[in-house]
Parts: sequence; C-alpha cells; structure tokens
Amino acid sequence: MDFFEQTGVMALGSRLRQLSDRITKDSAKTYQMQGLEFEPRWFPVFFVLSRQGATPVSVLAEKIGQSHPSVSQIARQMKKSGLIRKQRSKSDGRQSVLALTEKGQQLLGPMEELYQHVENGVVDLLAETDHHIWQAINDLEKALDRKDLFSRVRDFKRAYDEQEVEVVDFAPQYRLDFRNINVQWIEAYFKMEKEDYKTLDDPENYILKPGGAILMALYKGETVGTCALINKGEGTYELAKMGVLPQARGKQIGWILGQAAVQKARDLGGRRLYLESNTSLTPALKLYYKLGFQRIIGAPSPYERSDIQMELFL
Amino acid sequence: MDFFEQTGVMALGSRLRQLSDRITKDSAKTYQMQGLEFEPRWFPVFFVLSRQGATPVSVLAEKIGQSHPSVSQIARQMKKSGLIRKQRSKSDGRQSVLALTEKGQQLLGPMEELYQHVENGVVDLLAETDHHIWQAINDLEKALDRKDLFSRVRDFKRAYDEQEVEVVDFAPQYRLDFRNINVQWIEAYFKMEKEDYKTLDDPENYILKPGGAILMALYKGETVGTCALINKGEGTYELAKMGVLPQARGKQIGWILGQAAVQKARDLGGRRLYLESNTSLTPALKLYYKLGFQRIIGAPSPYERSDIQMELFL
DNA sequence: TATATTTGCGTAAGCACTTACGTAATTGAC
DNA sequence: GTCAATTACGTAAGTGCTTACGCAAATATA
Repeated sequence: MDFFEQTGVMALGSRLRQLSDRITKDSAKTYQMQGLEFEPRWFPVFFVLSRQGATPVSVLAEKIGQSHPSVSQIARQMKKSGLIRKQRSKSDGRQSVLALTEKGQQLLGPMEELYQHVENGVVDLLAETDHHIWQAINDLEKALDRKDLFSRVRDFKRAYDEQEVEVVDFAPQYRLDFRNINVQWIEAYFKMEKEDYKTLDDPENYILKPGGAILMALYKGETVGTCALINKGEGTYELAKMGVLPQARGKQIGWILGQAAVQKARDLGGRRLYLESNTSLTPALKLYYKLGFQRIIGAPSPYERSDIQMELFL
Repeated sequence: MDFFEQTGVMALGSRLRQLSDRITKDSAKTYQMQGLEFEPRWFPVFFVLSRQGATPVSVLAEKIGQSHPSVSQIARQMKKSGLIRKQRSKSDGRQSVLALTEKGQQLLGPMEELYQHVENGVVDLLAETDHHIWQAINDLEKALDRKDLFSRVRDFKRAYDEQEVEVVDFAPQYRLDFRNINVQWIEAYFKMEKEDYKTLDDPENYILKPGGAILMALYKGETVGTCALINKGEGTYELAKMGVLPQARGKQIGWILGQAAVQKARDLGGRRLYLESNTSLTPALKLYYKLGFQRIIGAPSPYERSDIQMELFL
C-alpha cells in the first residue's frame, strides 16, 4: 500500500476505514468459526449488557460511543435473533430497556472462550509490530480530545494567511481595484445606487480630501479587499465600502482589514466609528460584532440597502 | 472512551471506524475552510490523477486500495463537479480513462497549500503522542499481510480445542452415547435402516466381538463424537458410524477422531480401510480425503444411503 | 396548573464503502 | 477463425455507521 506512503496523512481517514473493514471482516469469521450466529457490530452492546445487566438504549449508546439510532438498530437485529429482550422502563416511560435473554446468556460461555482466542491472536499479531497500535490509538484519541485536528489545521492556515496578507493605504494605482471590488459585492447582493457611483468613481474627492482614508488588503501581492473611512465630522468616521473578493474569502482578510481600519480611525484622531449594513449579510455582521461594534437605532441613511446601523467608540 | 479499555481488542474494528469517521469529518471541514468544494473521499483519486495524469478506473482502484465501483462512484461525483473528464480508452474499448479537467487542475495550487497545513496540523497532533499511529498502522498492515487476524485466532482455537479433545476406547458406559450420536446424524440427513439398528443396539456383538473397535471422542469430558471400525476380514476394516454432535462441530473433532481411527486400524494389524458415504455429505468427504482416502467404484453395499465408496491402504 | 422545553428513542435517509451481478470488449485455446 | 474464458466497468443493493426529524413522556417555568 505504498499509495499511503505518498499521500502522507491526507488520506488518514480512508486508511483507517480500510483497516477497520479488514478487521471487522476477520472478526465476523471468528464468530462463525466459534459456531456463533453473531455479528461484529453487536459486540459492544452484548458486552455491556453482559457486564451491567439491563440497560436503556441511550445509556448503551453513550457507553459504546455510538449514536442512539445505531444502538436501536443493533437492538432490533439482536432481538430478531432472540438474544435480547426489550421493555419499556417502569420508572421512565420513554426509556426502552435492553437485557439479555436466556439464549443471550448462553452465549456468554463460548464468547468468553472466543475472547481468549482473539486476545491470543492479537497478542501474536502485535508481537510483530514495533509500534503498538492500541496505545497509538489511545494517545491519538486523547490528543484529539484536547484539540481536534480541524482546529489545529485551521490555526496553521490562519498563521500562514495572516503572514501573506498586507494592508496598505490607498494609492492611485488601486483606483480600479477599489471600484471593482465594491461593485462586485454590491451587485452580488443589491443594486448599485447613485451614492455608490459618486464615491467609487472619485474616491480622492469624496473620501480622502474630506479627511477620510482608504485601505487596500493584498494577499500574496494581489489586491483582494478594501474598506474606507469617511469623515463625518466631530470625531465620527463611517466605516464603508468594505469588501473582499469571493475567491479570497476564508483567509481572515475581513478581520485583518477591519482591525486595520479601527486602528486607522484612531490614528486619524477619531472618537467613534459608525456603519450601515443589511441584516442579510450575516458573515459581515458577525465580523462587526467581533470588532466591537454595537447595534444602534435611528439616524437616517442615504443607502436604500441599509437596515441596520452600528457604532464603536474608540 | 474507557469502554474500549474494558473490551480489550474485541471491538478494535468498531473503534477504528469511529476514529476514521472523526478524522474524515475534520478533513471535510478543512476543505471547506480552504474554500474548496471537495469531498474527503475524492482525495485518493484526485491525488493519483494529479501525479500520474489520465488513468483508467481499475488502475485507480488498485492504487488507492478500494473496489472499482467505489472509484466509479467517486468519478461520477467528481465529473458532476466538473473536476474530471471521462473517456473510453482508444487502445482498449472496455477501459474508462479519467483525467483532471482545467477546473481540476486549478485545484492543484490550493490543494498543495492545504496539504501543507494538514501536514503541520498532524505533526502538531502527533507531537503529543508517545506511540506513533502512522508507523503503528504500517506495522500492523504488514503483519496482517503476512498472516491475517482470522488465521491467527483460528490457530489458537485449534490448539486449545485439540488439547480439550480426548479419544478413548469404547466402554459399556458409552453404549447410549454411541447410539444417540449416530441416530442423531443419520436421522438429520437420512432414515434409520435395519442394518443401523442391529449395530447400534448391540455394538458389542456386532462390532467388537468380530474383532472391530469403537472410539469415543470426549470434549471437556463430554462425549461428543464416535466412530467404529468393523472387521471385514483379510486385513480390511470398514470405517463406519462416524458422527460428531452438531454443537461440537468446528473443533476439529472429526479430524482427531479420524486420525485415531486410522491409527487404531494399524494397531489391529489392518492393511486396508474402507468406507461408504453419500456425496451430499461434503464436509465428511473432505475429511476423508484429508485423511488419505481415495474414491473407488464397485462393491455392493448394505446401506441404501451409500452412493460413494472410498478406501485407504495403511 | 398549564404550557414550554427537554429528553428518549424510533424511523428514514444519507454516506463511504462493499459485494453481486450483468454487459460488452478483449484474450486465449483449439 | 470461432467460441469460451477473462477483464473492465457500470448499476444495484447491502453494511455499519451517521444526521435529521418526529412523537411521546418527563421536567422546568410561569
């Protein structure tokens, strides 16, 4: 299986499944050999019932680490085979309590014997390995419990992306990018309004000259996002024209850009940031909350698409 | 998951599956995070196609260690997503050759980046474990390739059973067992014949006195099988009345009993063993062949159920 | 005490594989 | 060259799990 050597760890899930299938298939054969009409998937339930006696479905599910429908299905099969009995709990009418029948009890002997053979077989098998799978799985599960694989990968990606993202001040060569990025997102969700054309076509006069600012986000040197601060007087700036290209989403660019904008507003001597948005843009709103903005009511808006307003005191 | 600590290794298959599911689920999230519309199960196929270029379905299946229908299904999904192209091979009209499309090629960049993040995440994860899962799986698979789990377990069971089986000579207290075991199997497959009653009801006079022998097999002290040698004169003995109780099957009792019978025939000075059976009793015939018997034709039979005759020179 | 919420569990459907099976193309045997 | 055997692969159905959903019983809240 040198395929897995090449892919490294990307196909770990696939590989574990193959191993699991292989071992489950062999288990099935051992039951048959022992003359037992018993399926490998029943084992966890059987085991718990044999040690604990009658147990409700949900408790079983929790103990064996599977979902309750799984236990429910196993129960149906085992009941059909006459190994278990199912009863409503008297103390709690919702619970369905499973217990071994006579026939189920009779399996205990041959089962114990089989455990012994399997134990021996596995010891024999593991004697040939340098690295102990059982402990390795234990260690792995504990490590995953502490922090799952996704979170670990995500953190590495974030660190990588952050290092590739750069926020720079507006310069004439960005005029077209500034316009395009904004047109892109506005047209994706709404319609361009008169107000939009004014500022996007001539940002120097409408934003910069009155004491505002424009920031550009670069990812690996490419312009992928932008936002503007519009001077509203009395220390208030409006955070507006904030957009990130769809192909660059998921790289924390909005977050980095947003933080830079807040800092820029402070640098400009601002005391309060203000923005207008639309409740349908949930990811954007989440970002604003994360940046510290809070919802306010009132104040008339020049944008038709605005149905929520927020502010942040610096 | 202290459940698995208790079951030991019996639920290894189940446990590996849970691990696999857990990791696959996390993988799916990493693709999403990277902004890729890509499913974990596609990865092996994608990987091979990206390294090797166009490849037929069966070759892919072999390389990634899955069945060809699995590749076929993955191919359908990936084609629907526009990542691959499917073409009949020109050199072999049966083959369906898969290759990445333009869109598929475009995934290569982001994918490579993701590999890096996942690699980092996994290294981070494994740094917390004392036992290395990757090597452990490698070792385990190699050990399974040498001899699979079932064979190992089976061998331990055989050794155990053999040690629990004892073959003893007939004694008066076995008269009922001898009769019952034979009636049991004869009635399960055929009908009792007059000849049967004679020998089963009075084995001393019909078998032992004329110079024959009867062996009883005991499993953990219980009588579970029997067979008889009937003296036919001129150094020929008939192996007959051989039966093992159904609940004791799969413990090599027939084999042990058969070997003992052959040895007993030699001890009695026999030169040739002879038997009659029925072609519908395949497990029995397999045993006889294994003991060294060969099929012969001719010779009249007193049994109606006999349709095959075999002999073995001692 | 009524009512909303939560809990237990069954059914249905989905997912990532598998085996079983059918069909068409190729190869081998004579 | 013909015909049987083999090979490639698609579809269908099965397996061992999952999530989604709905109903009824129990519990919390007012």
